[in-house]
Amino acid sequence: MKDQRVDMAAVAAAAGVSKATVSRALNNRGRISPATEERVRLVAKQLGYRPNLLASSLRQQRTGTLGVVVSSLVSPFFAQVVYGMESAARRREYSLLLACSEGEPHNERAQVELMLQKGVDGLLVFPTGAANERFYTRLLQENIRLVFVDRHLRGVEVDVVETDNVAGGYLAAQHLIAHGRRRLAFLHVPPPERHNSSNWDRLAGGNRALAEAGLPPARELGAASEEALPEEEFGWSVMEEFLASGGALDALFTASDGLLYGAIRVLEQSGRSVPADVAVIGFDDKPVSRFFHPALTSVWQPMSEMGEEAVGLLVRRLQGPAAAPPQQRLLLAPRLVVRESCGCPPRP
Amino acid sequence: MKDQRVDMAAVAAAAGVSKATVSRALNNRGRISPATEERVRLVAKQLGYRPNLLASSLRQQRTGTLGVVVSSLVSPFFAQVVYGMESAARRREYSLLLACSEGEPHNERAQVELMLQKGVDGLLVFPTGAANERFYTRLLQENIRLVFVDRHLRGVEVDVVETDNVAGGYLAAQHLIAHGRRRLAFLHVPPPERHNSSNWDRLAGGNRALAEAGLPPARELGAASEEALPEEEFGWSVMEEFLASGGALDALFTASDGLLYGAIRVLEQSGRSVPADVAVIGFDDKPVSRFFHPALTSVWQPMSEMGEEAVGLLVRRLQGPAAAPPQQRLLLAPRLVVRESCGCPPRP
DNA sequence: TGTGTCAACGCAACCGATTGCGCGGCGGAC
DNA sequence: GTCCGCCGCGCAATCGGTTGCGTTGACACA
Repeated sequence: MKDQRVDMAAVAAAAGVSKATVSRALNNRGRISPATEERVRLVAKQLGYRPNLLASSLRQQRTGTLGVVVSSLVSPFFAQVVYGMESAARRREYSLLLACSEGEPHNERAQVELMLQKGVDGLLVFPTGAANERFYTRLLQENIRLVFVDRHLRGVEVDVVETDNVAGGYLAAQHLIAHGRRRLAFLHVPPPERHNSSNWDRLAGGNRALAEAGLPPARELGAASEEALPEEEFGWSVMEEFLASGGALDALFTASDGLLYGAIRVLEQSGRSVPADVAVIGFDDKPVSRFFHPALTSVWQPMSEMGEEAVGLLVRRLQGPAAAPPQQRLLLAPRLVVRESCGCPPRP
Repeated sequence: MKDQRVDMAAVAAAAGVSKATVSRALNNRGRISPATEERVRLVAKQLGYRPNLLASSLRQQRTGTLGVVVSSLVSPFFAQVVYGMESAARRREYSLLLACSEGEPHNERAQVELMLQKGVDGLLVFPTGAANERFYTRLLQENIRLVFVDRHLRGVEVDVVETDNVAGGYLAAQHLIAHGRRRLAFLHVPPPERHNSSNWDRLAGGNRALAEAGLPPARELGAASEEALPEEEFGWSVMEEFLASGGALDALFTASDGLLYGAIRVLEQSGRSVPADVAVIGFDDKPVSRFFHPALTSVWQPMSEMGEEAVGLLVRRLQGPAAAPPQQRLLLAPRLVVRESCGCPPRP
């Protein structure tokens, strides 16, 4: 009968002041006498007052929460980027609402819509496929703060933070060509990630290097399979099928390290040596790649930085006025990490 | 001047009804004539009405959001568990608020507190170290819904979902002993994860197997190092130091696969063969372990299931009355996946 | 025509904070 | 001693839905 929940009114009553004063004291807004402020603070602590940020957010039209919609969580890549987002957001006093679209455009839209209803201040999205262009342009017209991460959507003029994937693919292919390889193949990632721009940009970068060297474009592996396997097994099964059908190649690059773990084992089992017979280069430079056998040469990309930059860009948009420069595109530089799998001599 | 934001009042006005009717029509609560309902729905859609769930939550004292506090995001283990949580939560129409404690008890408390202020309906926590017992018991007294994941805290009587880590460690050691190994070592995970119950339970399980076989307890490796390295490099550096100091062993098990990727390479570089000279068994059975060389024998644990079960348990608590059976403990069964690194003959 | 019932809907309080405006009182300047 | 100004604080509206309760009207039945 006495104390129900301790809300601001309870604190006000106990401290002998009004709710307004409590609010000002706890947020040190407005002018308050130091004595009153201290008393209110003390009373609040004694009563175990826990401010209700729902009410606060409702009034202030600001939740201090950012929405994140990823297309997958199983791949360490996403975990790393989200890690960067989380630490950057926490540093700036923002929380993260996380959802996964499973690569389904429909889920993606539903989650974005739900987050908007829950009042997120802005959105970080790994956009999937190419079915939501109109949806996103409509959101932008509504002046909703939005940043794409890791890939872009043609025709949607929204801020993007991504690795320079074309440059990454170019680096890989160029290096293989420098090793004298001529018959390059590109191993596609499994669906639904396959449909993202990052995958195709990496292929395009590789083909550009091939073209500049006067070579034919890369043979594409796994582009037809719609089996949604884990990367490692996808790489295994695609390569197995390719070899069984009499396919030939002397170099391989790909859009993810994970695929190579499986693919390399199949190549070895077929009697081919890596890198002697087939030189391979991965993408992401996962932590284990350094210790894999053979040690993987891979195109490293700044994953946690990508997350941090995305949050930074979004927060800048939130602070700035509604009308800002139309579109920002942040291209992060990849880097070729050379080890053994490309045919370079092992280092001490 | 005309249309500001489209709120419920705007829809009500446009449809010629009251706000109450709009609310009832959109949530099909209460009795509404089908004609009115359809009209309201239509008007709402035409106006692009987006319900404000902040207001709704404030009134209903329910947000449909669960808080998740992990101790790390870089390890794929956490990503997998969170993946399970996310899909289970989404299936039940819950969202996830995600934060990372970085293994710092102080951060962990701050994030939990913040989430409570933001009105989460319940919390899923990977508790760190052992500094927050009183904090959590106080929360439980406040009748806050809370579930621990992946590890427990002594003295805190809260629901837990974790792998049977003792059984897991037991399985690993027992298998190595069956291979005739006698001098087992246990490779600790790097801090801050080292301080969690999961790590110590696995060691304890292994030692139990050793004791039953009349053997001395496992030699502990890396227990002293407070360097917060990535797992792979931690395993490398600890093993390097151990060998340099003239350490001897004929079998190794650990609380994580990641450590072995580095440790195995050091063993090989020192001239020891794995598994001939040193048999090793990991924990987690990460996807790449199957393709590592040698193919890793590892104790698999149901990671995404752990996340799903945790959400299921929490949601059941939310639906049930406040007073429920005092504490639930869900122990998930691990499984030994036998490959080459333990010394078993390679399979076709 | 009078009365009772029930479906359909409106009114207004409520969730818990924030904040513009205004008021009383005290100090300093003249 | 009077007036002006500012400090410290309270009042009440507000954010946008939800919901208990009351009202209206249609219809059935006596």
